[in-house]
Formats: sequence, C-alpha cells, structure tokens
Amino acid sequence: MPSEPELQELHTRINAWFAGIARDLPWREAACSPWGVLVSEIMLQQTPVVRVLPVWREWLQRWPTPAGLAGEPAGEAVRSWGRLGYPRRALRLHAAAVAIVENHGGKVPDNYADLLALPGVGSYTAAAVAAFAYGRRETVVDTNIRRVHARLVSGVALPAPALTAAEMRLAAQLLPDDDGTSVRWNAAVMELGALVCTARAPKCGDCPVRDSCAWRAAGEPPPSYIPKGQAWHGTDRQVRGAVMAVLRVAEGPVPAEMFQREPADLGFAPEGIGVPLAALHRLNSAPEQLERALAGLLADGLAEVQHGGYRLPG
DNA sequence: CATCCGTGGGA
DNA sequence: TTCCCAAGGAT
Repeated sequence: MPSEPELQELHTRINAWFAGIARDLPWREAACSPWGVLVSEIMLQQTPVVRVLPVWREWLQRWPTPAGLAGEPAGEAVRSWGRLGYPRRALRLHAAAVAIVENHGGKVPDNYADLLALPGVGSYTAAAVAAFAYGRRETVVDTNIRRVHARLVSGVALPAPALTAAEMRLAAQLLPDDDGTSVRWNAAVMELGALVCTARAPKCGDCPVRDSCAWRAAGEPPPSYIPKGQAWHGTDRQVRGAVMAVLRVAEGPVPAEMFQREPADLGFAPEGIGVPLAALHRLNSAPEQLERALAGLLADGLAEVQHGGYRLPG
C-alpha cells in the first residue's frame, strides 16, 4: 500500500494523464443523461467500445428516456441489440427501464443501492452509474482497474481469476477523498487499463506511473496462473447465438422445423432468414443440442413460442 | 464459487 | 489459422 504522499502523486499523475488523452466518448459528455450512462455501462459489459458506439447512438436516439424503452416489447430491445452479444443484457436493460418507470418515476436512481436492485445491474455497474452519471464517490472496480491495481500496487501480472474482498478493500483505500477527484480517478484508472496497462503487451513506455509500478520493480514476473479460455466451437452458446441471429431478422414466428432441417428440404423459401439460417445449419449440431439451445432461450425469455414457431418475446 | 452466457477484431 | 479477450451479471 502506497504512503499518503505516494498516493497523492499517483492521483495527480494518472488524472493529469487522463485529462490529456481521454477518448471523447458520447456517454462521457456532460450533456449525456444518466439513462445514457446506464445504457452505455450495460452495453460495455464484456464488449469493446468500438462495437458499442453505433448501437448506443441508435438506442439513445430511439429511446431517449427509460419510459420510451419500457413502452415497447422486450423483443424490440433484443432485436435492436443487434450483434453486441450476450442478448440477455438487452432483456434486462428493458426490465430495468420498466422498473425505473414503475419504482422511480421514470428517473434513473442516483444511488448505489437502488441501482444495484435493477435487473442486469451488478456491483460494477451500480458504482459506475452512481459515479459517472451522478458524480458520487464510489469504489468502481472493473477488469481494467483490477489489472492496474494488480500491477501498480500488488506487483503481479494479473488480478485473481475472480474479484476478491481484498481487491475491493485496496480499491477503496486508493480512492481519492474528494468527490470530483474520485470520479475522475475511477475513469482515469479504467482508461489507463484500457489503453496502456493492457492484458497483453502493456505499453509501459506510455505509462504515467511506470516508475512507481510494483510489477516493473519486481522484474515483471509472469502470471501465476493461466486464464482458461472460453470454449466456443461446438458449444450450446454457439448454437444459441446462431438461433438468435435467425430470430432477430425474422418477421414472424419461425417454424421449429426450420431449425432442424435444411430449408431446401422444407419445400419453401424462408422469408429473409436464409443467411442466418444457413449459418445455423452449417454448425451441423446434434438434434439434442439444438433442442437444448432452444429450450434455454425459452427459459431465459429470449424467445417465445407462437403458433408453433419461435420468435423474439412480444 | 465455478460456470454459463455472444461476438468479432487483433495478435 | 487459432487463440485471446473486452467497462460483468446471475445462478
């Protein structure tokens, strides 16, 4: 743990660095509403900024307020989520909008506890919205901040596989006392992790606090564990993704047979869903896996059955 | 607490 | 080409 003067120095250097290099993202603008911040935080979960930008703009133009989104079927949220991934986030964001209208008069809550109670909002997102939308002093801890703390203070290459209580305590200790400075600090450390102190090949030459880095001082020791990659090929997730791609472009309910058999075998042409349907069939997944994927989508509320076919939730 | 849940760009 | 992984949350 840095001494008090060392801590001040870190605050000063990292915040000054941020002031000079911060990307001007639309949800960082002063005019951006708390709703805009909330939407951005949900979309940014496990998703790169560059892919979020265009979808975020469409969403804020179409649904400038929580009430706007809450007034439409959940399926519209899922459809307009496009290919951002993890479509359950769209479903939960819609549910959050409904909850905001019903329980908060249509206004995004301004405190951690109320934010945390919203669907799809966990500890990170609740803290981030309270801080970035309302200027509150919150301990914001995301994957970037964890990595910066791990290297800069703890002297290890990577943070633990899962967020620990010790990490939260450290983050709380590092947080500046002043409200405004703390908000800037949260954004700055996050940006440092995203642009400089990256997971692979960190750009230490560009780091404003490289001379204070415990990991560098220790000779940049390698990670003590190997992160286990996420399986993809042949998984249910892949099949679910392919099914969702079909449902997003479908006009009406998609007959169950279309998922099981080649369109050519069905004797009629699917309306506009040929490409994603072909991609699904190309996976050549076992019938039981397809069943499992469809059942999972129904259970998650990402799909509904109507007239014997599958569609996005109405 | 480990596992599941999408996607696509870059190394 | 294959692998990695990016502003997590829910169970």
